[in-house]
Amino acid sequence: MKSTNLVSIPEPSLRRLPQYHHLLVHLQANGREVVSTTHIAADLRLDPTQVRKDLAFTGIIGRPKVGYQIKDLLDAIENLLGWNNQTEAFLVGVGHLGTALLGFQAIEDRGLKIVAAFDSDPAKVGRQLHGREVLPVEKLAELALRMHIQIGIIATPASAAQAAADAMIAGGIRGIWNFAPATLDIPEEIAIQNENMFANVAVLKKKMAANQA
Amino acid sequence: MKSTNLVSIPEPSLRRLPQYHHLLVHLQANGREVVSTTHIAADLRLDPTQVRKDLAFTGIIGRPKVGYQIKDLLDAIENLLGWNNQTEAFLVGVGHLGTALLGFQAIEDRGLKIVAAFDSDPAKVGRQLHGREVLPVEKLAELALRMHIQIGIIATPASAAQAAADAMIAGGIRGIWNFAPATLDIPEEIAIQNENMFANVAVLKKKMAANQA
DNA sequence: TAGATTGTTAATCGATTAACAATC
DNA sequence: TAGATTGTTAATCGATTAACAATC
Repeated sequence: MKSTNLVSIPEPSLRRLPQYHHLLVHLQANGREVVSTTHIAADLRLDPTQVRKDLAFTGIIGRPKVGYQIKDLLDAIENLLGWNNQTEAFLVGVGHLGTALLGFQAIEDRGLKIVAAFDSDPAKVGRQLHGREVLPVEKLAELALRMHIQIGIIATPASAAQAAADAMIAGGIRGIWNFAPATLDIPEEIAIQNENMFANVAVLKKKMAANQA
Repeated sequence: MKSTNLVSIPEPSLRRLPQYHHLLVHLQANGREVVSTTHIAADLRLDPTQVRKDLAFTGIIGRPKVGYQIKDLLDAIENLLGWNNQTEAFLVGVGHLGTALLGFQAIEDRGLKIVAAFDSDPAKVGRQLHGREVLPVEKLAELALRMHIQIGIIATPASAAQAAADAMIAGGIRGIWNFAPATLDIPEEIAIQNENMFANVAVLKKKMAANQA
């Protein structure tokens, strides 16, 4: 397989790529230079064939009996996932969660740069958080338009999420990363990624119950 | 379909149930008493047949030409997801994210009660956060055993995640909800739910690129 | 009644897993 | 060389979507 891009990768494979990245970084730190899909599969409890198919999307070719060059895989995965390709984002809601997101280097490492933060609470506006000033949410749309911001992050309570989304859409944003436990009503040309953290409690409980049986 | 339980529901369906719940709460607040799968599907951009299959897991029977009783569906979904069935949890790592998790009522509403918080930083130990005292992480295992805690929540940096998991496992915990961007090495009888928030930036970018095309 | 909607069976689709020849 | 591992094609599996009779 030659050149692949984000769009052409099946979502299940896309979701596994960061896992491979974790493991490869770990192996590299331990001085390893090559790795086999057998090894990766065993560590991550996946099927070796599946790992081979996923890695094929990177375009990196392995050598029979040897395996894959870890460095090459890391570079290719980072490229494929767009981690080298910074996109600018606005964040709304600087409660504990929003503040945490502002502080995570991991987000920037993954190609997302939060350039401004907004809140509707006058008490929070004007504060400095991790080097960014908190602005009033009324200014979001205009500023987003002017700065050509692509992504909006919603870290408000559920009750304020729709209003935040509306402001982002008015500001020409093309994708929303939503952490509020709410289903947003947005036009279909806007991409949405819901982080259903709370909903996932049930998934964990299901797994625990399944192990029990 | 009669009685169903968490274990027998396919994971994709399980992940959609909270979405239905959101929508149904919203409709109920607007005075609606019944709803059709056609309506639900249109609002959530799903296939009506899929919605019908998902709702069948709740055991609630709809009436042709009329639809489903919203109240019945809400009760059944909450029951099925175990939201009425509190499980106790310990949390490790009281940075911004951990503190946010401690403060979210939404978590408790979904059947998970965080009964204690831990940190390795002596400066944080002893503080009171949302009504719970922060304890030294060294005490976690013993206390978990004594209190028969089932779930551990990891909200540490990636570098501290494995140690937190090890302490939890020593404490007899049966499921781990992991927010750290790390792949944990744990025995297979322990259930794990990774919240790959950071990794999902790529998923959002993929959706945006797909819309562009 | 007529027509919308349910519940269910069958068809399709896509992802995972198995099989295996090629290769270093 | 012998055997582990790759890359790929075929088989399986499960979820989604389509079709449709039953029903209120």
